[in-house]
Amino acid sequence: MKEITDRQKEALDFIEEFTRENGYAPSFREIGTAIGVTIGAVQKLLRILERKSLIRREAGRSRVLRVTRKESRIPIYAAARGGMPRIVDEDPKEYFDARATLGLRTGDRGIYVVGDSMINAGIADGSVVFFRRVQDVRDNDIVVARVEDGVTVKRYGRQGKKIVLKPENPLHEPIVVDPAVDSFEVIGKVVSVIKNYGKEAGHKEKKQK
Amino acid sequence: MKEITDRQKEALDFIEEFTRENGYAPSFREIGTAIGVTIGAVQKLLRILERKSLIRREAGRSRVLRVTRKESRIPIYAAARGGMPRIVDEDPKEYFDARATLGLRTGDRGIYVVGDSMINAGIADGSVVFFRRVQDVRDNDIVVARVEDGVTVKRYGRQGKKIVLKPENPLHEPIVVDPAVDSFEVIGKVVSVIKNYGKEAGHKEKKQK
DNA sequence: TCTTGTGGTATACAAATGTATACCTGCGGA
DNA sequence: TCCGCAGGTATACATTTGTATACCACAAGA
Repeated sequence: MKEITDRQKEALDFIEEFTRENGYAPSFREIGTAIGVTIGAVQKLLRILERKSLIRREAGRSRVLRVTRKESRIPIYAAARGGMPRIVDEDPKEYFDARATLGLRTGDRGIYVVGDSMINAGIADGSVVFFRRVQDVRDNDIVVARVEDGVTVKRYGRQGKKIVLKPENPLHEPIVVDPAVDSFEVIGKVVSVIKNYGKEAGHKEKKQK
Repeated sequence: MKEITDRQKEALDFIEEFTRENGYAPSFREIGTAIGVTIGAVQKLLRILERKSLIRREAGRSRVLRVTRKESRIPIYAAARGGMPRIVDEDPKEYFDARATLGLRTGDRGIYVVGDSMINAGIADGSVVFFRRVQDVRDNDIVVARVEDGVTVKRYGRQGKKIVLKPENPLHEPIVVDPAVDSFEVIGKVVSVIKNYGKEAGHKEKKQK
């Protein structure tokens, strides 16, 4: 009884897909046309889906169907220092929300990183770093900066009148910039980083060609 | 002329907020009530916003307004090996889409990491790692595993009949598990990682209380 | 001064959309 | 056999919602 019939799944899938593609929900008649039934049948299907709380609606309003399939959300579990119960049974601490989890705001930008110069700060080749324009840059902030015609990600520091862009990799040398002489600009301060292990693997395997 | 008036911004903000909170767009009259004007004024505002291509609509359909404010999307720029023009003027390579950029799929889960044992793999204290249940775990995959009652993130390896969970930090020792004796389970393979520098800072500054 | 664009009210209207009702079919269990 | 339930058609209806039109006020340019 907990299961879902083929028809119900058909309708649910259509609603989900339509919403994803259009940014808004389908009307009852659109659902009917899509799965090949009349509006009356759609009404009943939706009523059933709502009872099973697979969708949410609001009486009277149009195009307000929302699929509440929890499986499509990505849960994030809390970590514990010592022992920890099996994750599978645990309640998630939160659900993944990109902007919140990454601490992003409107106006932030991202850039793909090339090279391993910041590897010890968790920024690897192929990572995406997100940065934000800020008023004041402080020593030890990680910044995205332009030096002459190149853009680089480094740790920021001052040394007298000069600026030092320190890598986080013993194999690399710091870049020293004299603002009076060199063309230099801090584009933004790094807010967060993403690393995708799947993609990284793809990168490296290119070589074997 | 490129700018946006206060009223227009008011309407735009409301639409964006309403949509974010409800999952569907407001009707014209709802917008009017919210910003305190009649439907006629709303029509004009929306027409202007559409002309400025700040919103998208579809004639006749209800609740299909979508804010296309480019500023609310987060652009990601491509990296170049050598010189690179000023990012600000550059065309973005893509816009941030969490699932795509992180390589996530439905069913994936995330967990907050405690400790620095995987620091050299870019997984720091406070990071969120996303993982996926997989059929076959290979040597050198980074996995989320349960050992007895604790959950840990480590690099997976086999040594004869035993399993070695290797940290990526010279200060930590590998964990050796004998599946015949110990309670052990690979929960998933790590797909991607997020690190939020803002939050990390927050963590550490707690101490100064 | 005249024109244009923004922003506003009021009102009528048509189309889109959700809702309700009556009636039919087939299936599985009590 | 009877009943409940999923699933279906057909149709009428009320409400929501977008659209159109007329008219007003004000400020900035040409």
